[in-house]
Amino acid sequence: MINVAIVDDHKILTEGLRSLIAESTIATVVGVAHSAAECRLSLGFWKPDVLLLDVGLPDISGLDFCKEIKEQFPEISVLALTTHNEYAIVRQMLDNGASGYLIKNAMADEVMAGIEAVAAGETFLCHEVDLLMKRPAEKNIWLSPRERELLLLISEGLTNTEIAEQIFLSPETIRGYRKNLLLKLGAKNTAVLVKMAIEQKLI
Amino acid sequence: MINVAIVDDHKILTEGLRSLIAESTIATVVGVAHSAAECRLSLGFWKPDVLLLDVGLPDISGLDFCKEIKEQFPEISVLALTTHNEYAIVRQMLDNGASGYLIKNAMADEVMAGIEAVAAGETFLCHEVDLLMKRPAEKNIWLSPRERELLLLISEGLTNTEIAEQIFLSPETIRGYRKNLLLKLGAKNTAVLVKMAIEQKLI
DNA sequence: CGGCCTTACCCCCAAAAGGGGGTTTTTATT
DNA sequence: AATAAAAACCCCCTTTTGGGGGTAAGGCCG
Repeated sequence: MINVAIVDDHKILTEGLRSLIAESTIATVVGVAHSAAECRLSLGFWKPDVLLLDVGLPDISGLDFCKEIKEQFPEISVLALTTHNEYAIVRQMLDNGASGYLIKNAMADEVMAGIEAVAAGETFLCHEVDLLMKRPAEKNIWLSPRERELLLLISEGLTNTEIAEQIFLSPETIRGYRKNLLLKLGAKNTAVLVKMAIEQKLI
Repeated sequence: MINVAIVDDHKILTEGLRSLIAESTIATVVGVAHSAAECRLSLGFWKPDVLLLDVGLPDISGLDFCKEIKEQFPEISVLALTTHNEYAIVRQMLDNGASGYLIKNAMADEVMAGIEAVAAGETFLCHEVDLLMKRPAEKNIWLSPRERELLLLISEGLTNTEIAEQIFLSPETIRGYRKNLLLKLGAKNTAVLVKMAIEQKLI
């Protein structure tokens, strides 16, 4: 029997999952939390094999929480269960130690297949996410940490000069990064750049 | 017995709702659809009293779909059930004829209370949304249709001149709108304007 | 019928962004 | 040790934006 814990703030969804897993013969729910804080308190006690983790938690980012869990409990397999099917989110989640990724509109049988696979130490991506990760590279934009930092500052409305002062670089360097970001994302100007950054969850 | 239909692409969530309602004594589920298209085919046949409607449908916006339903079946009470708790979305949903608004992290008992209230012809807002709607006016920004149109074009990266050509106005007029949008949203520049527009779901 | 909001228009000028072309150094990864 | 990528820097010039001022017609509502 696979021990499963769930962290998601959508109470209706956790109830749905709970009964779905309860009806199966391969897994059992050992705990449910509705926030990262609540989960931290009980995780050591629950000792799950698999943790179903939502990215959009109310208190901290699921990305950071996944990292935290894998550091403290490397033996737990994290299976992300979210509404996002953006490349940047999936990639960061896997980089942070997640073993699998399901999107919430997946079928019930994909959830069970995912639980079984990650419990056995395999990596599991649901169909839609699998397709996403295999897309041609030019559609799956990936930025360096510095580029993401700059993108964030730009989206906060700082000018090149202000950014330069804040991170102790030359304004000309910032211009260079900005031009490169426009090029990489194929954006016409800052308005589109910010829109794409948010849509693709790059910031 | 209240007849309830559900439209939501998150299959796990619809299953959770189905069992939640099935366990109650006041309502029964007469149908479930996972897209607007699927719902259109069956709605006349199901004849529900209450329709639980997700805003984030895969095919069309739940906002438009709500309007469509209320035009064709004004006797059905629409209860929005979504992840968004942005003023602009709630307001448009209610303007389009919805009788109530629940966010997905609401408790199970709020869902049942909502179904009961809207079936009785009342308006129902879950606790969090109720607080949101009662906030001071300056926090709940509302734009005229023209302003929203301009905001959309700006976020698509069009310059003042390009917008002027597209909607047959003087570039100076566009400048005026742009300045006013910056003022209304309290944005420093276009980057922040676009970010706020997306975050507050104004476009 | 007098506000008030929306829509639409205009000028001046400074600041910022964008298009084009480059160079160098450090840091991974093979 | 070779190479690739990231990070940092520079100049010229044009277009676009933003800050500051305005004006005025038409609709809505109490």
